Amino acid sequence: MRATETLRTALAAILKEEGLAWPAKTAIEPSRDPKHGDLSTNAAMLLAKEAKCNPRELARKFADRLLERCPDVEKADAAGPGFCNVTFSQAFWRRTVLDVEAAAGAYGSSGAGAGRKVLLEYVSANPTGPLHVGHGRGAAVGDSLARLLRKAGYAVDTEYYINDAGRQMRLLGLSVWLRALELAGRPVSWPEDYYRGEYIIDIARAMLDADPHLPDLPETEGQERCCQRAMNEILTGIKADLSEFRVEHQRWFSEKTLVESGGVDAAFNALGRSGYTYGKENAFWFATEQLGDDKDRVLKKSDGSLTYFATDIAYHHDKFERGYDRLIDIWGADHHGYVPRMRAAITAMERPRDSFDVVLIQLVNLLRDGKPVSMSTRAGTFETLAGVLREVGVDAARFMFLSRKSDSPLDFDLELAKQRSLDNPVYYVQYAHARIRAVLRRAAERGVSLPDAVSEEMLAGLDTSEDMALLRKVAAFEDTLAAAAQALAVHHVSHYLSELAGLLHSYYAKHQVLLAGDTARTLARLALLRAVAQVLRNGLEVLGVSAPESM
RNA sequence: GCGCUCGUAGCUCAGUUGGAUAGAGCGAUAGCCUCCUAAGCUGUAGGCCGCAGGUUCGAUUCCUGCCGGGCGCACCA
Repeated sequence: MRATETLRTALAAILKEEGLAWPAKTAIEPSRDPKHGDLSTNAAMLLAKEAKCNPRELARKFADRLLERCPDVEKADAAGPGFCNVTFSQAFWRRTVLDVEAAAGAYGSSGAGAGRKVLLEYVSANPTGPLHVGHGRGAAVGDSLARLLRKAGYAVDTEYYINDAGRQMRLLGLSVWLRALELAGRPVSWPEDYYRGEYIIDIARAMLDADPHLPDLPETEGQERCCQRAMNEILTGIKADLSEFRVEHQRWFSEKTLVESGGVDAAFNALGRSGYTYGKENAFWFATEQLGDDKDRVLKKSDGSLTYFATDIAYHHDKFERGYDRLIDIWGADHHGYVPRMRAAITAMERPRDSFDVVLIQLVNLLRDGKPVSMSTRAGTFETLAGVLREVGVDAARFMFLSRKSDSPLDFDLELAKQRSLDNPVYYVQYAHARIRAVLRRAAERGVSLPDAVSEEMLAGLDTSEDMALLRKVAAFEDTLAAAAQALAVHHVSHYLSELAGLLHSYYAKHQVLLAGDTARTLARLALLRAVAQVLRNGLEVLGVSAPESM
């Protein structure tokens, strides 16, 4: 935010003149209470000891200096235990509109990420069945996080890891194969573990229709063929669901391909080089315990096959080899026990601790009219993502998923999400945008024309406390995005948008724009609203939610 | 049993990485359209921030210990 920068620069100069060092814990942040001005800093409290004077006095001194030095600072004083509160002039805040116009779609972007190369991996559901709502939440969070990090100046690539090599795939093949045998009227004995969804039967039936001799194949070949077909079909469905949900993965990364190209050996070598692997009881182990895990883990089992952990390590090793500085994984919260293990692997690969982050996604409780909807995969009665999207729409679903901290459980009420009412926050925000666009359209109809580029003089009519509240909120957008990116927490953006929409609706109720009875004021307010609409649109874009022209 | 995580208004949740008198929505309740979109706005009520210690100028936030909920503890993925 311009205000933060202005204050930071000025304060730094003052500290230098006073011969004081800039304390690392210095905070410059918007005041919670408007009475405390626009921004406040705790610098005086941190420096009181060093400067040998009481914090109140020091804050007073800083305040006086700021007033002398910055023409944009209208008021500055000491308050409370030693805060220095600063209020900027109205003219300063009005210029925010010009900033928005100049940056347009890029408003809110920052260089916080400094171009760091990030690989964001998300969803990565096994291709053994359609995506359900839980995957949907991970998809929404992952996709929006990618958008957010890009805004914050990171170079982000996105990836979906396909577990197409392990036991789950064999089980999928077996499940379809057995269904096919059953459909062909052959005797079938069902194992304890297999996939029971309707879609398995559909695939088996389609295969049987295409080739009635399928059941005559030798077991191994039949199962292999079933597996291939089922995986392709399911993966196609997953891609279609994600695309419908406006979720994009730039690369689909195959576990099988990784294993076949020797990625596992490369990773094992890397771990071995740092001395963390050993053989015991016919198996190949990774000494994760000394790296913070509960116990050591097996990489290659005594029967010679690889564990899931082994190929996953190889995958992460490969990501680093491809030149990414930072890996972010989005996992279901039920995998949180897996984090220390993976962290151990990162350490053993001699990568810095902050080069790997996991964002955990908690359970989604799907409700209908307050009553839980069963989501058991085994029983085959789960609610698919596609079904939910059909029912509530992409915008409502995305906003719902993104409105809460991702690692706390989410109640998703289908009826509520479907409602076009104030209970449904997505419409509250979208309505704010649509309202502004309606006013701008109406203005054009009336022949009130706002130039594409407005001047500072034109904004002079913005002088009420509601004008200032909106301007300050708009100005805080960049900081909000940067903080959200830093915390890997997209929900901050949703909250910001709800707040901005709230201010807009209040403003709209209190101040007339076209009927202001004063052309200069009308134009100034139109310019302000247009800037607000731009920010709403930019924010909604981060969430992957549309910004409608009318509702 | 061990580990992770959460505990904030009647309900669902925020809380800007330790700041000043703890916020929002819903619900309850009292109001607001001759006026640019009422899918909106305004007011009121509602709190031992799970409990007890500690760290310091200052704790809902950090540390420790309890209490209570969720999850995880495989040569599964």
